[in-house]
Amino acid sequence: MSEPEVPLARLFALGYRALVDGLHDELPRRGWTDVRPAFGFVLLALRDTPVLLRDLPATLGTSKQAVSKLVDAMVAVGYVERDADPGDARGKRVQLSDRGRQLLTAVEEVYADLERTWAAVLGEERLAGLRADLTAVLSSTTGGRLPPVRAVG
Amino acid sequence: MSEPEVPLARLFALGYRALVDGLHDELPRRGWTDVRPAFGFVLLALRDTPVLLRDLPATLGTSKQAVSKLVDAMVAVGYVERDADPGDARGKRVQLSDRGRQLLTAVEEVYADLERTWAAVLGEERLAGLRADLTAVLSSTTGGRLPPVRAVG
DNA sequence: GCAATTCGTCAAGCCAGTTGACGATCTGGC
DNA sequence: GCCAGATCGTCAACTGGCTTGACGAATTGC
Repeated sequence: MSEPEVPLARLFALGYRALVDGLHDELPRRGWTDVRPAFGFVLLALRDTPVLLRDLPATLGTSKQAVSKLVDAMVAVGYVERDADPGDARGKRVQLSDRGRQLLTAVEEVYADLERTWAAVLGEERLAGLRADLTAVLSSTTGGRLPPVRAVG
Repeated sequence: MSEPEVPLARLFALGYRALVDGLHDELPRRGWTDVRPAFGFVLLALRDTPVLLRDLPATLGTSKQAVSKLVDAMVAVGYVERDADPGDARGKRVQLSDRGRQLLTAVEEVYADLERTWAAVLGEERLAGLRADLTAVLSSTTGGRLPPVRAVG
């Protein structure tokens, strides 16, 4: 270690940048022109099932007001649908629209492509190890689940 | 892979968050109360030697106006000094002040502590592998040097 | 049944980035 | 030398996305 260690935080910032920039460079080429970076984590949160709006702040790690505006924006461009919470007339339920599901598919394809270029450098095995190690250390502090993301896009 | 892959981008966002939040939770406890997240990358850039202001936009990956304001803020709280570029009367040179150097030391200590908790989960060896793999893949696309960070704090 | 809490939104403010424009200085062709 | 054009840094105005504060509507618990 003759030269000073690059802080892990910087490496993560760079890795995140590389992937997110790669994604948002590619999406317009595939016809998706109204995707904001913050949409990604909402798509992910809604991936498998509708979600109550009240749960999103904790999932995303931001305020309910920020979530409200973010969901507004995604409803406006047609990626999610917001309807009534069947069990609580105060509440709202949010789910992917068909278009949102198509976008999620596109996002996952682009990420898969990008990760393939990583695999080309590292090899499948080290890439899998990278993912496993990151998952292990991140979930170790939060009882086995991945913690919420906050405000990084 | 029975459940869907967590995108690497999300893992990086989480890792970055965990480390940067850990840093900015700890710094005030050590008496550093006026440190903004964005300062970190400037400290790093000035670590070894004074730098010409004109080079910082490329290093940090933002506009010269943003750099100007950021350096303003760091000068105002006494972490860096901005004086004339000896070779060009239009230009400015930026360097760490004594206080800035002390802050950098504190930051590196805190990061070392945080990375120790990571090593406690992963072991030294896998942590070193993580760092090596990340460094390899990130510098592979930019000719062996790490690329600039952009606007992530 | 009524006080206290929760859900979502509106509104205003803030922080950090952007683009545009400008004075000051440097550079290169003549 | 000199002058047109480029470069350096800053000021200003704007933007996006977050925050906090406050509120109406609906629910919960005593």
